Amino acid sequence: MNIYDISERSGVSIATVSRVLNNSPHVSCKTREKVLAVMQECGYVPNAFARGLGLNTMKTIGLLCPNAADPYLAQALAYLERAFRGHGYDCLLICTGSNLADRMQNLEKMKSRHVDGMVLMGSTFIEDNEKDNEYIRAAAQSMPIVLLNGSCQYENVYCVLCDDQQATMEAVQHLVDHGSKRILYLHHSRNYSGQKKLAGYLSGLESRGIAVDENLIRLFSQNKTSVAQVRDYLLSLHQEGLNFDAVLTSEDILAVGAVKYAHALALPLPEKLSIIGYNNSTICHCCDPELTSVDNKLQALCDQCVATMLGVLEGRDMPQKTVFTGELVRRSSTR
Amino acid sequence: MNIYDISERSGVSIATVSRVLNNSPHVSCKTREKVLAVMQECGYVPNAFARGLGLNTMKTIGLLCPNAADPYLAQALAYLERAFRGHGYDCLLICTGSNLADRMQNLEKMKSRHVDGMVLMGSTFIEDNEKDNEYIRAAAQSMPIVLLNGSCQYENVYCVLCDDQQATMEAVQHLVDHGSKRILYLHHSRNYSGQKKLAGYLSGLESRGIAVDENLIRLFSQNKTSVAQVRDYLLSLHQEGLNFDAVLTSEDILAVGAVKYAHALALPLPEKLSIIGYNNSTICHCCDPELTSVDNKLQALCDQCVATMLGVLEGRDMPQKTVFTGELVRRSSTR
DNA sequence: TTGTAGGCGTTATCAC
DNA sequence: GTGATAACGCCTACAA
Repeated sequence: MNIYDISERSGVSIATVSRVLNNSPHVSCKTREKVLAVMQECGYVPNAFARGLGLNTMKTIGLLCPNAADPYLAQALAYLERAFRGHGYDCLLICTGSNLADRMQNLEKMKSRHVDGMVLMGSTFIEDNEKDNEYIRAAAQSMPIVLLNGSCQYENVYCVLCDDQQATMEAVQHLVDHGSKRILYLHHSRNYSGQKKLAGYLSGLESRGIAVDENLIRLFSQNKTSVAQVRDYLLSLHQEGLNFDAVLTSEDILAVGAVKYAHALALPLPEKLSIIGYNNSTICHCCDPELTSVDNKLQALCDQCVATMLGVLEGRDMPQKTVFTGELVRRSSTR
Repeated sequence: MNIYDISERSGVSIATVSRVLNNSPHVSCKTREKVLAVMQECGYVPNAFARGLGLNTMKTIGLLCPNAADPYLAQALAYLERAFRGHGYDCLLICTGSNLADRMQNLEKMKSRHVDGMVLMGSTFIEDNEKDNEYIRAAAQSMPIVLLNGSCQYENVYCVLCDDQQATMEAVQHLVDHGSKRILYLHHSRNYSGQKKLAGYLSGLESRGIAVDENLIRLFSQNKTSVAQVRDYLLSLHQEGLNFDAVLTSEDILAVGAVKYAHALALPLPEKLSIIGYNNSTICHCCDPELTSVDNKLQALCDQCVATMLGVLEGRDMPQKTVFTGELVRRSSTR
């Protein structure tokens, strides 16, 4: 069933059928009604591929997500998809995994699918090494790219992010101002966002006149994400004699591990140990006590991603970088 | 840059270029190399829409997900996308929301995008009322549909699911066999899967000769998902004088609420209260004590969804229904 | 092994 | 207001 069939059965040309299809005003009421009736009757649906070929777009946005199973990214996925669809764009999803080669390959795949634009989700997309991001610059030559929680300075690449440094700094200050002196910083990665958070940790300490103890900065393997592993790691630090009265983490799940650590040692929370996570995800409510965490405004970020993308696609001038401010959400894991 | 440009620059016809593109064996080594070189040089990528129009497929599967932010569905999303992509299919994602009208509309949208097949994710897709599922039967006339965790008997609809009744029954038996006498069953919905779980609860009690107390079966509003709300709800039941020594829930998050409830009353777990969740999701590790939960084999289910879909698309005969068996994963929230 | 030509189902540009 | 007709870029008989 195609446009020719409809044209035949309703006694008009395919041009007129097409006009009806596209709500062109240059169709008489009578013809329009007749054509619509025939369409209804036949259950006609225009062929999306042909339309795509003609218009050179299928109104599709590519979402590149390192890991859809991660609760934070999953939430972002939901926000993005909803907003895009609300504006007439469907979303093609590719879970890229976390290594560079896969990401490059998958981005290429998106390009070949001829989507209208891409969103690269999460700070892990931007590598430390400038050269490793070149492929993004290259891809941006054929379509706009929006980075969620990442930053770079390429033509046709737009960045939407939260000021992680500021937010982390405030978390540190909050801890210090409530009596913590030795804050363990536990983090996962050294990517862009990871660097910013670390910088925030350092500037937070500095702002309160506390000297940095390198022993309190701990990089935890990215592959080890289980809560039990984090707990055991902290226990091992404790056994080595490392001393700390607060734990600040770059992700909520790490903070949950810290809670488990405290339970294992029967340390009363938050009296003997304050804990702050990052992302303000739902797991903050799952542990006991509930986690104080940094809310990095995911929904606002996602909405802005969509707004920026739509603006670019409509040819409007859009800001190359949009920065939101995080906010510490206080719960019972801190004093 | 299209096939004509390449044909011109490499001094062959478009047919030959097309052959090279599709790895046809009927091309001399020399021509192939030359054409490939030109393609490389020009950074040529075939137009996906034109190809789609010609082949009548863009190798795309539609994923309809009620809520991508739900950890369980997010994990399913990740499994499905990965497996489909591994077999050459990309995934179009639509988050349908939980009400019927939206689901119908979104399924229609998928149809109009002309995907090769659809996966309907999660038990909420199948309504109690047979009539409300008719739209699925209708959609299946134009493309194969696979149901993840749902069941129905329509032509061209394939079901992959876990035997929730059996698994729930075993959970109940486990509780009874370890001393529980009054098991509160807390659930979220009355959909297909919900009914099965409830049936499992009932048959579990029956198998151990325990009479059903309707007061112990509690439907908790679907809109209220926060842990605190569940806790407060249980506290209110407690205040009303309802007596129970175990809580079995249809979802892990509800079980976390039960843990909070116990904490609020300072009930020792699992001595005074046993708790079992459902889905064996990551939040089982987040609370204290860690949750015993029913593992419903999500990865196996997803892999089977993909295998079934691929089989159907390749024209092979595929089972209309595939059922896996769940398994109780014991942790410290039960004796 | 290679080339020619028609078809896929739209949209868009002309005339009328 | 309506109708021919040419793109859009690829695939694929069929012919050479």
